[in-house]
Amino acid sequence: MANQDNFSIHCQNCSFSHLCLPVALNKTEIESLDDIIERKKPLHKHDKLVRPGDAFRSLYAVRSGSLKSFVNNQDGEEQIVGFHFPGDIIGFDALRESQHQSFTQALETAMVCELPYETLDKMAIQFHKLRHQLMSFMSAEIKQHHDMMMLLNKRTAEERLLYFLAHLSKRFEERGFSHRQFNLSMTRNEIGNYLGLTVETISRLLTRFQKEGIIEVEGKLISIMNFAALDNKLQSMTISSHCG
Amino acid sequence: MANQDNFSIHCQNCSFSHLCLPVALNKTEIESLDDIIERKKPLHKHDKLVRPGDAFRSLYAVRSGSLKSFVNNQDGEEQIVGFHFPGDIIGFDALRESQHQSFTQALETAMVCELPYETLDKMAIQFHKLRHQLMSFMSAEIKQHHDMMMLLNKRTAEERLLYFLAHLSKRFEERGFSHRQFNLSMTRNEIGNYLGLTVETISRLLTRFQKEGIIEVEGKLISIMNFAALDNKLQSMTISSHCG
DNA sequence: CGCGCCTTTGAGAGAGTTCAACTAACGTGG
DNA sequence: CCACGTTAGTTGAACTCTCTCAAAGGCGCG
Repeated sequence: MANQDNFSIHCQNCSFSHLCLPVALNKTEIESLDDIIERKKPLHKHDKLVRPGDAFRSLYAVRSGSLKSFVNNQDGEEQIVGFHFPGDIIGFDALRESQHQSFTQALETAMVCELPYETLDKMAIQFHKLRHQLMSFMSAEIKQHHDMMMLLNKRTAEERLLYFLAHLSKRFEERGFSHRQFNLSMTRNEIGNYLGLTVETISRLLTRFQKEGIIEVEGKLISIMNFAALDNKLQSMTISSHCG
Repeated sequence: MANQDNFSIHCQNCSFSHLCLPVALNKTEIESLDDIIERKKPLHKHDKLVRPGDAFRSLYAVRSGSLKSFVNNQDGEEQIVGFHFPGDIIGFDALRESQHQSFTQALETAMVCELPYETLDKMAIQFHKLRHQLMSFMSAEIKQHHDMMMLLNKRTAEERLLYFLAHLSKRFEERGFSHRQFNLSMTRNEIGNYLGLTVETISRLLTRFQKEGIIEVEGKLISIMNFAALDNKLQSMTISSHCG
């Protein structure tokens, strides 16, 4: 084994490989990929993985837990640009300038796999599926942002939050977790920041959705009680929610 | 010459190659790239280049004129996700599903260079700089969308429009056009759609900026009269505007 | 067990939308 | 080349969704 076997973790036995770079790779290819990956120590809540200006050397795949990425303006005002869950790849915005462009910070204890980019790029020359997989991830991120523009420009606070919950539910399901009940690893404030709303609005809406019987809220725990009602309220949107 | 020499156009003599794929390629590489490019007939105003669902076979580089890309929801409501000018590459959102995901439509008479993706991908194996350039374009688009989220979530109507004008000005300058005076190829309605505002707001703001002496407006023609005032009003944003 | 920080709820304010009416520019066919 | 219909742009007035400000409660963590 090329690596130090921290935590005895490998792509071959990772339960999220179906969402991650290994998708569509054959056994040999996955082994080669696995060989170049460096497993990092766990990140604790609030630990930063990357900061703007950091030299870009690696992409990161989320192994467990969750993280947020955000950018800052001069005033230090924060804008969250994405939440990351297992199988997601972090760092594509850094390629152009070979410098990371945003902060990425753990929302809870999290583990990531480091993918040294130079090696990955060399391997992508040989393994066509890996190359296409990398492009595919970036493409999905671009498409996701198009949906986001529709959401932020055209949808009400209610629709934004319902979409957010539905999207989370879908992502949990893809990862083998319950889509009916899940814990929010982000605060109400972070949800609002991401959706262009205030904490107060998020709080009020969650209360309202509960009164309407769509969800149940117990602090961070969300249970979706009425998928039909949720889908119904979202029907006119048709924003796909298939990617990271 | 591999192609039909429509309009006798080649990367070697294209005045936007410094912004386009050829950046950083050497003479031989540019010639190879040029060989695979198919020049298309000019698009006329309102002609569509691609539609959602179209099979993805090629990326397109803007050669002249300008275009908009937009997505639709079920109700047919339109959300513009980007404006394209010479040197820009169109179609990265299509890679993941091998289908185009958005409409791209000419805002005025425009010409594009078609880049057959399969061939481009093969060439990218050999020419590392070309591969990196492709990744770099996608990375820039992702970063651009992060800035957009900050703009849409945190900034007032005034700041959004000023940013839009400053960004346009910068893009024209990069392309060798005047950054002081330019024609808007998009309508007020399209600007508003892109920025999450209504036509009326755009119109009122342009009038106000003119009264304040920042710009002069004559229909589609915008002249920036006071860059200092413009920059001053944008100072707290620090949203980079360096990409397509 | 005490101090953050997170969350909830209420009341008031405001930025931008909506609705409406009018004008200007465009292009098409008679 | 003009009449006409259509699309684009401007301006005003009223409205509303969400924000801001304020205060209190609760959960979690050291």
